Amino acid sequence: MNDTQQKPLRKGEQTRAAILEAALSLASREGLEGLTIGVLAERMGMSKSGVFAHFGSREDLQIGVLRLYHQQFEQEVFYPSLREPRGLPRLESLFARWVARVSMEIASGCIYISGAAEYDDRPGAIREQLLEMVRLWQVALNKAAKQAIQEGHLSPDTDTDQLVFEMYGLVLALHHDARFIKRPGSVERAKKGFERLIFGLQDASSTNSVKQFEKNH
Amino acid sequence: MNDTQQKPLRKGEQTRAAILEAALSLASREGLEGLTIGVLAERMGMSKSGVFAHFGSREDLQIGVLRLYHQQFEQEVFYPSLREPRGLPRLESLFARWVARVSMEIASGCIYISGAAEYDDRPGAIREQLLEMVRLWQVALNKAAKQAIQEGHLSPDTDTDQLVFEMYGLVLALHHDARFIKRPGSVERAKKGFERLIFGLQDASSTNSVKQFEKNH
DNA sequence: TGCATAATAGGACGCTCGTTCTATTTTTCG
DNA sequence: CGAAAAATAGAACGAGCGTCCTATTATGCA
Repeated sequence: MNDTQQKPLRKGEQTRAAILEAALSLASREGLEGLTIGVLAERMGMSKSGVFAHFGSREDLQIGVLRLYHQQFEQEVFYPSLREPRGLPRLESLFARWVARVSMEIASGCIYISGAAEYDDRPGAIREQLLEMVRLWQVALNKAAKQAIQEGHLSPDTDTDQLVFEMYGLVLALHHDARFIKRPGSVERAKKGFERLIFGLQDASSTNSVKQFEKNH
Repeated sequence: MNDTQQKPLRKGEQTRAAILEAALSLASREGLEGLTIGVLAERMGMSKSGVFAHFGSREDLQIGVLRLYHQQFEQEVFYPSLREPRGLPRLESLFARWVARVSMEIASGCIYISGAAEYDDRPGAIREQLLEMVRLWQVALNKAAKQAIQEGHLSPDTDTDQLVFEMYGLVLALHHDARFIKRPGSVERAKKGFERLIFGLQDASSTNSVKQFEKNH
């Protein structure tokens, strides 16, 4: 998985990396589907064919961008949270770092989220790649939630799929309100929503009350 | 606002309406930005210029589609809920009909949601139009929530902006999981999330407990 | 240093796009 | 019916797209 070169980076590898970085910045703003080789070449001060030669096709370029984004996401959000203790602290850290990243991306955009909208009906390698990454992230959140149950931080009958669903919803709402509507205070709302969410799952009596409410309704 | 023709519909108006319907169906799948006059003409069995002549530009066509969608949304979600009694019943009806519409749209797609991703960084008339519609919808939800407070159905210190934020998040998560990931059970999760959300705001002691949790944290 | 190889530029291709212009058909109405 | 007006078709445009081909330049290594 980690195929770092043993040879020193040749010139081509360097520019390829630089192109990918510029492409990521571009795709964050315009979407993966809005990423165009002409504009990318212009921004790089290169010719179209010069840029193109580093990738077999536009699709390969897009997948390269996707992989780079995934790598950054892991580095900034996932791995640092693994240093937190298992259970609720780690889950909270995952969410906090996720929110921090998305709120930093308000000016540009989260490719996981914009990509989900772009490729929900567009089959192909890009969709597969993106889908795998999002699934991986949701599985990671789910695992952390299950560990929080094991550690006794969350109620044993917690529905972790439901928890992940709602966490994702909070981040999607943050992305929506902050980036599309450009409404301030969205970050605080996402955090507040998460606190309320977790609180309801910590207290067993509260969970039972919810069940009772559902039954009566 | 309601400029219904007094004259009987001429031929042009009929085909224009038919084109808009086909365009809406197309834009639901491919996105407003993916809507193309050539494909639309092909689906209509018309020439490109024949289709084009009904709209001054592609942008006008897109705005027409947007308006048609808005009209349908009002008709299916908003107006029927107004027949429910003020307060929680109406708020619940708004959410239920909203979820029902989005889950029916899983095969096609919600233009409010996909549009938000497409036009979060693309200034222009389409973004303005879309933004106004989404704002209108959020204001309607907010108003219903405030009425629920007045009616004593929700705790008086309920943060309605927060409530609408989380409701929107649940629907966004539904759209994301059902349409992109294609995971079953998303509709149930959205409904369950809403019930839990409302339950927490009905019981005053629960609200206080949340505050205490936040303070200790 | 010199040579093989990699990296890049430049141009051309076929395609699709929105749009325009003109001609033709169809509808509307006195 | 017949003329004016509206609706539609057909072809062409310029621009931008991804991609390919060929030359030229830069790099890396013996």
